[in-house]
Amino acid sequence: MAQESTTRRPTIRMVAERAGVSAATVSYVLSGRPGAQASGVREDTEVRVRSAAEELGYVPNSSARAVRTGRTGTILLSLTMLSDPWSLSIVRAVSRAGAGAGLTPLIAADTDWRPLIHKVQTDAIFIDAPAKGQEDLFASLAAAGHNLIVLHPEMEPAGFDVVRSEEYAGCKLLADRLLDQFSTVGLLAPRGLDPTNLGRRASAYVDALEARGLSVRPEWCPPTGDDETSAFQAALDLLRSPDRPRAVMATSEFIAQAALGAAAVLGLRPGVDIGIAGVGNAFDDRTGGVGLTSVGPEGFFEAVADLIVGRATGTDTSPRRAHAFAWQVFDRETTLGI
Amino acid sequence: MAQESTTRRPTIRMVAERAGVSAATVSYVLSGRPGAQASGVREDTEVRVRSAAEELGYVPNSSARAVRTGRTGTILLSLTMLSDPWSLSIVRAVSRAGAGAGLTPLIAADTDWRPLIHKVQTDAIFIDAPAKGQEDLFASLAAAGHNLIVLHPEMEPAGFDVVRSEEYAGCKLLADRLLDQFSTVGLLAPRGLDPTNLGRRASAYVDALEARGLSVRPEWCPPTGDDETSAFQAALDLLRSPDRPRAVMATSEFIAQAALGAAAVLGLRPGVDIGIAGVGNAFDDRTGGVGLTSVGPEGFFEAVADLIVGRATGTDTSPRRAHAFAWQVFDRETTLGI
DNA sequence: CTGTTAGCGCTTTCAT
DNA sequence: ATGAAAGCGCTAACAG
Repeated sequence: MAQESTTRRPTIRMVAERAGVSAATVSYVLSGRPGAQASGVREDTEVRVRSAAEELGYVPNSSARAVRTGRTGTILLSLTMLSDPWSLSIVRAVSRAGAGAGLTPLIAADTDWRPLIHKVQTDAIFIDAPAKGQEDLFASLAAAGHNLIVLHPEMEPAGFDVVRSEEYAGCKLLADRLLDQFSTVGLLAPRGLDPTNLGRRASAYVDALEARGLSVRPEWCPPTGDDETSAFQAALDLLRSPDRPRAVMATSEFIAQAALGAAAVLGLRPGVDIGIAGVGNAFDDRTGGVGLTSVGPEGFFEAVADLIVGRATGTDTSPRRAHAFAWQVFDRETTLGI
Repeated sequence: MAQESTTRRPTIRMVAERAGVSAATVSYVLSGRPGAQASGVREDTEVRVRSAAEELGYVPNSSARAVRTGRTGTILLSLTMLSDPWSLSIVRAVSRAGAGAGLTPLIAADTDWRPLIHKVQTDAIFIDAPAKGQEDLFASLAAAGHNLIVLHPEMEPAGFDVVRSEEYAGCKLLADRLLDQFSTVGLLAPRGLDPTNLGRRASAYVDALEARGLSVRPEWCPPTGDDETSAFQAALDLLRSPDRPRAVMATSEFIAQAALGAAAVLGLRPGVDIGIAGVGNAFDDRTGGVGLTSVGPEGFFEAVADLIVGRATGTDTSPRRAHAFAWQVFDRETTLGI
């Protein structure tokens, strides 16, 4: 903590002095641990210590404590796209799961996590979008004692956990469902059909079409980009066209929201005038607004949160491994009519 | 960092041993600081040290460093309602402002910040929704050397900074603007017109109406609650009514988004069939979807970010004080037609 | 240019 | 029931 030159942060020793006890006793009292081999601290000493601490405005130095104990009671969640409902669902699930164990999630939003782990010490680190080729780095961090949980469809666990969700299979499922219900289906994906960069989710869409002998219409698959503005624009352009598809499949809930917004502006009622479906199923415990038809792994957030918390506490000592989650379609209003 | 029993995290001494130098030298190399009074470290030593660190997968213990230096390079942002665009704007602004000084924001989402400051050490703490009656706590934390910046309309600075924004005056401005443009204006506020809990923003609406001799119609001011679902429902109910107002004023951007969603479902075009305005003006640098008419302090996020960063680095040594921001109305598509 | 030394604030045996 | 002392991993004077 950066300090005023005039103000000094009170230490445990100052509290001890004021209470007329030793630093050790203060530590026992304030951390609620039984002192040494005996059962506890005498009532009146405890009271003296507590009021001395209060009077001085003493806040224990968490860094010093962490140096000794090796634990911090925090979990680092490195999340790109904090505005995505998916991210908020992760945060909420980890908060809930960690509360019992006294663990609090700290969020790093859309930042490179490498400099961060040089700055903050946490009991576990979750990374939602590891870059390609960072396997070795992860492995060495894991070997150095870090509790790493990464979300990645292909990376192999090597001392760290890998959370996998079957996005390709899931998205294929969704595309098929949409094609069953709607005569024509468009795609809203960050890079559209860009062949040099066709994501798993977009591939599933393409494959579903081709399996039915339908041809892919590029004008129905505009790239949305990665930010809200461009996603909204792309959706608007697509839905505004007189020749628009009957439904669109958005490759993230974030893009689905942009599509909902675009439909709103155009006066198209989701589920009535236009079918809209997203990928991720982050709404199941949030249900923001109209129910968005989506595909995703059931119980995903809770399971991932439990994993992270188990690793952070040290309760879960099973070997680090890959955790796969199967996806299913959740039909909601945006494809059913309201 | 919780560790495997088998794996031990490498220390600076292990690196030193492997490189055949002292711990101090390793410290100099890795923190990029010039050693003692001389200009630097010899080239070859530096190389040896770096590769030794690499091979061991050494990551410096940030807690130990923080104990020594008293600084962490992080800023704690305690934010309620992370889904609100306002919060995301704060995060983005602080990220940007802190990047140059090597400061990274860490976000605590919708959590009590008190246990947190016992767990993490940061160079500054921003609190967006301090509870009533915490003034004394803040003052004592400040006295104990914490860099506190709180957002509050009335709290008086006492060793900590208070960021104020003139919400009442601003909301009055917005309500007046809407009443100039639309014959009837409804209100979407968390607790509606609840007299026991009438917020500043809702009061401004009421006062604006009364100043014009207009009567407040309770059925146009349903409580939205604090979560997206209920906000959406409330908006839907209001806008669905045949007797709905021509425009609605939402007391946050988050509620405004719910209103936009409700309008979407009903096929009402914002700015054409229904006027919608929000409070906060967080969209100015995000422009998600349709341009939302809003009221808010101009340059707010940048100014607050600069304040936080200045306090965190210690650059800004001016006395802690209240920082007021005047609001203005930003007319955009949702009240103008698209 | 590098090593030695002395702590930072805290927890935790081990005595008493 | 409490205190003395050692040491976590690191940095910062100072010595050489």
